[in-house]
Amino acid sequence: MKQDPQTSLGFLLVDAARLLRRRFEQENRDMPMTSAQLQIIARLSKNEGIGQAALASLLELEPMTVSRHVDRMVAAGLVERVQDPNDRRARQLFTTEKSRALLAPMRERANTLFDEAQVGLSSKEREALFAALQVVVRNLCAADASANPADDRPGRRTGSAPMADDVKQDILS
Amino acid sequence: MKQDPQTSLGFLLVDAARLLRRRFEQENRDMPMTSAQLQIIARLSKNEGIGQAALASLLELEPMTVSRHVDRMVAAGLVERVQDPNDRRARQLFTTEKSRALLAPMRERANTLFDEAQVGLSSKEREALFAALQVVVRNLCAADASANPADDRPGRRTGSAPMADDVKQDILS
DNA sequence: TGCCAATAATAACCCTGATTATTATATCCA
DNA sequence: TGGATATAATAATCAGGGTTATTATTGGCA
Repeated sequence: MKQDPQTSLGFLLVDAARLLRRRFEQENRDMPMTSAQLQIIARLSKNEGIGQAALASLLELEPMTVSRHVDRMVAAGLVERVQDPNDRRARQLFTTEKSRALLAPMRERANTLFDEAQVGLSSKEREALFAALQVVVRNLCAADASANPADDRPGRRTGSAPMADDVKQDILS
Repeated sequence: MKQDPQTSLGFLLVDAARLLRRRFEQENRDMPMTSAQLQIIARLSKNEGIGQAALASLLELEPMTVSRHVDRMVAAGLVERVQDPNDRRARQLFTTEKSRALLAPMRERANTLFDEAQVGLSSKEREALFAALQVVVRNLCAADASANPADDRPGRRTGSAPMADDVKQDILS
């Protein structure tokens, strides 16, 4: 039905992402977790106790967006919000038993879908697609930080806190 | 800041699309047209007089989504809605002088941004990215229609009308 | 010490997109 | 000819994402 396929990379990319997300949500209506929530839990599970602002910067989301997500996810029993003992402004986030249990099966389904989306592409082509998208994301993140990527002073970045090196270590991998 | 880059194609794709869109909207706040509206006008300009349902199926969007868009765009003077003389349920859509005038400059800016997003990729890599995304979109569209792509009876498809061949001709290219 | 700038979270509001349900027509066919 | 069926558009409602502005705190520094 797409008689006149997109000739522009940008719109093609946006369309692909939307279609993928739509399919995911359609196929997982029985699951008590959306794709966005899955992504958040996946990140959080590797960074238990992190604050919302830091989580936002990991996900390249606005802090407000994360705040709303956490609201809903707390209500759904997927996340726990605990007062940070060292900072009365901040809350620490933790996954719950429920969300941890959902992580593996949801990832499974997601990967199956991602695979279906790539039917017809060779492994070489898939790797190329993956690598190219990583470049795109890196370009857009860099540009987001400042005009000159080298000039990446912390305060300039949207909602991101200057992060201590040991914290960075926790986050890596 | 993305210390732990996405290892999953799907989330990488969704992230790339979101970042791209965000940058676009940020850089075009002075323009009286959003990226979604640009895409709609681009399609409509090649299919003047089309109905909302048909436009929705061209864009792979739900009819309701298009309906709301048209509401806002009519209010913004970007689209005209005319009663279809042959079908009292339907309205025909037309671009306006205003939206036609915006099409070229907006496309220009969009292409510039898309180009920036691809910095670091060779032309060969860009072509591969483009081709791979087209495959992904095709896979997801086919799967959306029905389990078996061959079994694509019209009534099964979300909101899409069975379309006369001459109309298809108009839409192509 | 005491004030001012940076930060964490969030409220209010807008756009995009989807799902479900309605209403008004149009069609098809018995 | 009529009635079942399909289609066009849209109202209501929900999730995802963003921007701007507020409120508490924290922290640095004069």
